[in-house]
Amino acid sequence: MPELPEVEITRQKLAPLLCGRTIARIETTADSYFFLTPPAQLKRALSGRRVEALNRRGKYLLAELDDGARLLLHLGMTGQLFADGVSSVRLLTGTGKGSLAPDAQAKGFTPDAHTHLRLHFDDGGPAVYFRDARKFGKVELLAAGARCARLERLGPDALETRGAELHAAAKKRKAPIKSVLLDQAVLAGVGNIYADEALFRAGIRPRTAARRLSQLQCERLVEALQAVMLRSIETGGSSISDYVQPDGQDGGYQDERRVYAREGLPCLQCETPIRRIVIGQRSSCYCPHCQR
DNA sequence: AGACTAACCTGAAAGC
DNA sequence: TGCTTTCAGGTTAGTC
Repeated sequence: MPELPEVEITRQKLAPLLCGRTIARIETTADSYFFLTPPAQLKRALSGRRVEALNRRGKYLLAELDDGARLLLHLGMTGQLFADGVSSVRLLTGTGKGSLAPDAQAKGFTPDAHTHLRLHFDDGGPAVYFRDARKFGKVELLAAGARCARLERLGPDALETRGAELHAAAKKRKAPIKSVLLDQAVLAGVGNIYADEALFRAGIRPRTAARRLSQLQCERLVEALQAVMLRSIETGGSSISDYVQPDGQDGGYQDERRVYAREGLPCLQCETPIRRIVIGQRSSCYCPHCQR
């Protein structure tokens, strides 16, 4: 599932395909809860608009338009942004049970019934598509100067925050640290996988009450989180995307991931079987020996 | 305010 | 083989 690193990679790859181009027309699927702005309104507002920039906040992408409006995009769990004839990072869920979807490379990146938004440009060049099988993604048009509660709710971007900031928020929470990490109002951009990986690297059990963490632990946790995310961006987001090379070789994911979806497999540090528990309706994988 | 839960959605995988 | 059930998860809304 796309978390901060995957969204950032998507931004980097998509920006050159969007910026400076003028939208001629769009196509959408039928109105649904995927569209925070109804398709009819999107059609009116987007045609003729030039995209000036593509920015990211947490897991949100924001296409800045030449009239000051902004197109807010969220990939949800299975969202994919891609362009005609341009290979991009594929984002798909892992199974959460120790393996990634086996035929992950077989599908996607072909416009189909799940392609809810299609942007066509006046230069006749490659169209840009937003596909999302599960429709957990979101599209919203923000008028110039309009406020957006979803964005205003977000805490500091996970890559920009400091341990002290996390500690300040954690002190007030008796919920498990895992849940606090996933709270986008505390840190924007963290999802299940990087939360688990960061907790492992910081040696903290996911169920630990957030308020019991020391400032030093919070600093280590933020350091671990940022290291994991930066490394993921560096390796092409391989730790989430099901990126598989044409010869079937895996991307960097397996080398980077230490606990997520490794239930029952030996810890890479101590060989203790990785344990999986459920916290707040989400699976959490950790090493009972390395994380105390 | 924080904690907790259900709901949204669909494909893959597991179970029978 | 094929049908049924389970599961994954980001976010929000609603309840306590």
